[in-house]
Amino acid sequence: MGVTKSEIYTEEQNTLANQLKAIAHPARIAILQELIKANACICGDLVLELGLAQATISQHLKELKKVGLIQGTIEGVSVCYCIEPKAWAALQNELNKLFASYKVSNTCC
Amino acid sequence: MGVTKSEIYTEEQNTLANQLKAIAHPARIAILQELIKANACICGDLVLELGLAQATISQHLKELKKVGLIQGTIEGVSVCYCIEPKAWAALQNELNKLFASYKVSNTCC
DNA sequence: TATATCTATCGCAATATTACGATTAATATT
DNA sequence: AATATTAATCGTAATATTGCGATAGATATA
Repeated sequence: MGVTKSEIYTEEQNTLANQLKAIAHPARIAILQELIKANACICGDLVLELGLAQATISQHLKELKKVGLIQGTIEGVSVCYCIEPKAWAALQNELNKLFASYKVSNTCC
Repeated sequence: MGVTKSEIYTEEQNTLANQLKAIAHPARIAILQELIKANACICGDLVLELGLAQATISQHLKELKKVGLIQGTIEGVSVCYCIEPKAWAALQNELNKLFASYKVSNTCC
């Protein structure tokens, strides 16, 4: 026990949950905001911006990359990260669907 | 170590992360979808709908209630749950801000 | 080639999450 | 009053997450 029973959910539910899990951490939200703000992509600058160790930042970047929300390009010695537009738009769309499906009503508790 | 360093982030980042963490599980996504679909609020029906034990569903409901995204009303022996409209709208708004802040550009990697 | 710079990965410790059976509490029904 | 129904909570086991120091790998610079 203690493992999420992915089998009982739909593909969509699992994917959305995984992407949300990737965003659901203040450090990773901060990273995404920083990537968006800088437009051009930063990398080790994130270590300076946030107050976390280099190993920790690297790990958070890996999480975001794992679900496809960001991409990294090697530029000489350093690595440049930025938002992956397609995955970003897809997640936005999926969330829109979820939120749009709810209509406020008074037949509730 | 092993604890999220909430002190180094903004209130907004922490709150958003907490709300997203609440949604970032397929069971809780399924619960929200079910609550939305049924409009009127269900409760123990969720145990039947999803394939999880009663204790587990109850725990997931608690998580969602903790961040204010749902509310429960006692109706005799059972409890009726539904979306909490204000918190739901607030989260939608916060996410919209995040997604809207990103503009696709070609000055990226 | 030697050295510096930058990032990824490993290994570990602390803590959090997920799931469930068993129990408790609270309201209905008989 | 006794019993059934429903949901919350407790306790526990398995697993996942978070954070960091240390190390390794890869590219640049002297």
